[in-house]
Amino acid sequence: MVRVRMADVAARAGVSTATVSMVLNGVNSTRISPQTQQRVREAAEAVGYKPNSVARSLRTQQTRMVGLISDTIASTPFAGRMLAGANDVAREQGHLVVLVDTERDAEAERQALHALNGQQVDAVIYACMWHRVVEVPPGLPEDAVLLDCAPAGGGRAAVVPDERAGGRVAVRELVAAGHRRIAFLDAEERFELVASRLRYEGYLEVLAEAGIEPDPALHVRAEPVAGGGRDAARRLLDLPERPTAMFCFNDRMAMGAYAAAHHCGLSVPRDLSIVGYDDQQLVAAELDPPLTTIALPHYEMGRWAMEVALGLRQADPEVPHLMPCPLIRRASVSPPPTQFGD
Amino acid sequence: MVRVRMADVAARAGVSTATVSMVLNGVNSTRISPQTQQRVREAAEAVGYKPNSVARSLRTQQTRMVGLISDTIASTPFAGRMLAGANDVAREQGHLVVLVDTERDAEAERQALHALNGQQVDAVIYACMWHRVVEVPPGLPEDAVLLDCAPAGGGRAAVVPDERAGGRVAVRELVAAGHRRIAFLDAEERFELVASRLRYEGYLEVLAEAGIEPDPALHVRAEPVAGGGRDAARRLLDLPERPTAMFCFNDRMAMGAYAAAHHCGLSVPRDLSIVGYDDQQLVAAELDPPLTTIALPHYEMGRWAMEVALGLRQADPEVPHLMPCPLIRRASVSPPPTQFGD
DNA sequence: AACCTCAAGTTAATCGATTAAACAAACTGG
DNA sequence: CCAGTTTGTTTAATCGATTAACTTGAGGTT
Repeated sequence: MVRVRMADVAARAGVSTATVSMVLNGVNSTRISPQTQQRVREAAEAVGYKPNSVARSLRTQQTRMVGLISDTIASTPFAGRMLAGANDVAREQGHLVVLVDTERDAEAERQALHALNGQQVDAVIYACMWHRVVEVPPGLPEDAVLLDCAPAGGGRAAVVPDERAGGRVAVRELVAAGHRRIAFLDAEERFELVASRLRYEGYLEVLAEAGIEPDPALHVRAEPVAGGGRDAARRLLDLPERPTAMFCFNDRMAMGAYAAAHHCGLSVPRDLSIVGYDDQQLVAAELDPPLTTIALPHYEMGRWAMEVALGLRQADPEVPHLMPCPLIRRASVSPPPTQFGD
Repeated sequence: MVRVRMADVAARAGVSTATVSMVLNGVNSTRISPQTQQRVREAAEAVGYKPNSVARSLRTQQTRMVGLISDTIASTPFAGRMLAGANDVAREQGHLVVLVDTERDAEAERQALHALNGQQVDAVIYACMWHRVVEVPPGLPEDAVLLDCAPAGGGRAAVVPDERAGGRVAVRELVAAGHRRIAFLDAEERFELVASRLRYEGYLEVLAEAGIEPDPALHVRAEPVAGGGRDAARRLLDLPERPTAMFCFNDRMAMGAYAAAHHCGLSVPRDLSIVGYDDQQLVAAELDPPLTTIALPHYEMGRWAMEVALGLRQADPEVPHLMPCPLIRRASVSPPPTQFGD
């Protein structure tokens, strides 16, 4: 199948390629008579002309491609939502996404940047799959947009989830249900999760605004997986004055908390209310009862980043844009059990 | 930052661009004197020359880009592994992946094909996120590779998981542990899952080879999610002569089976052995006890597809390549409880 | 008649490489 | 000493578009 070129269209319509180009791109269209325009369009249709973007790109210095460098597309189910958001905006704008997965390898990053630079992509997005503070790799274009990470030195457009607000929303949901002894099942510090500190801050803020004295015994840490959540929750439930609600760092820990509650013969949410974080479909929605949780706005962040990258939206390079994390209300929160003496 | 062109290197080295091109590409290198080669390389280094792939592509008719059309990158955690596999091979070969997500929309598919064709990608991969039989979209290049789907009419290179063998491996694991009453918790037919029939066939094959008469009462269907698995498992456990083992269509159903077992006061695997399918990290590894399951070879299929796309490997266009599904042995299988009369 | 304006195109340069063909200088062999 | 080969490099065409600058002829003005 031999490709048809603009010259073929021109020949068939009996005009020059310049005319074809103008007509097909709608440039200077007042200067071309309607009849000729018609003729050109028919010819293009007839020969099945498809413009060659490579040639166009060489001339216009625009490729309509955006490079998306990510550290790991593989190991998290979140990746997809971010890609989907970015991808949707790109498509709406007639752009294509070139994806490179570097697996956090500096050398791979350098190569990727090279390749993307060589391909003359119009913009670059640098995405992390966990909310992190990153050392911006050398060679990353000035106007690159950071997605789900903040630049260590500042000075770049970036978007991250508003974890602190998310923490507040989660704990407010529990306070509003009447809880006063609310535990926070946190991730261990060694994981260096930015989200951990921020969600904890949100937790403290709401306790303060509700006039609840934070009890240090209710802030426990564990590995942020189901097993860790189970152990941490068990410790909490062994407390003399045990919590009536738990805010968990993530849904997997919440899953563990469910198991611990079962083990202690407690029912969720009647005896224990639980709120998670992340809204992982496979966990949150499938638990019994379905888990009330805070969603990470991956799709929206992906959109935002692409919109900034394509110049559809302005960004303040000094401070990362905070994307709200919505509460997903399901069935794991209810008022605390009534006790004598209350 | 103004781009340096080959002409700049040529000027600095005091040679023509032809020489620079030959040296830098190692073409005809015997014909260029070592001194000149050295000079050119130094000049390129000094001015920080980076080749412009767009210009090169225009000339060579090769873009070193591969288009990857997928129906949904968003809604499944598997997507990432497939992309990662494809991406790794692409990188090893110095190629870039252009990703387009069409969300199964025919119009979007048409557009994507247009765009990729316009960008002159060297190859195209058409990926599904569930094992499916697909109607190949019109305009898909003859030599496109299908990933995790088989073409309705045949005649295309394709790779899919070997579900039947996977089913066999799963059930053999149970037979080997000594089970004879083995249930299959299947997905309902309305979901039209290719995998459903194939895994069932594998199940039947192993029963036959073990001389076990299949009991229709042990083949139950439900929605392939945790809730469906729970209900189906409960029905099975209410049977007068209940199964000692369950092979579940997927890990989510297995998760429900765990819940049902708990509910009936049975312990996994002491009273009931369970094998899942999919090896979804968030489910299988985090259950208590961890779930023995069959993994889908997404990474390997991604690699395979890209290798075929880049001509590194030959494929038979008549029959899809079957990728083996490995058994992931964890802790949900043990010998059946001993019964009187055995 | 001389001059200007306008409409409707066309010509040719350009984007930044690759590569076949041409060329100049040095060398080789009879 | 001259034809022929080898060596090392350059010239120029090419890939397929875009676009500034130019052309051509018709119509209008004075």
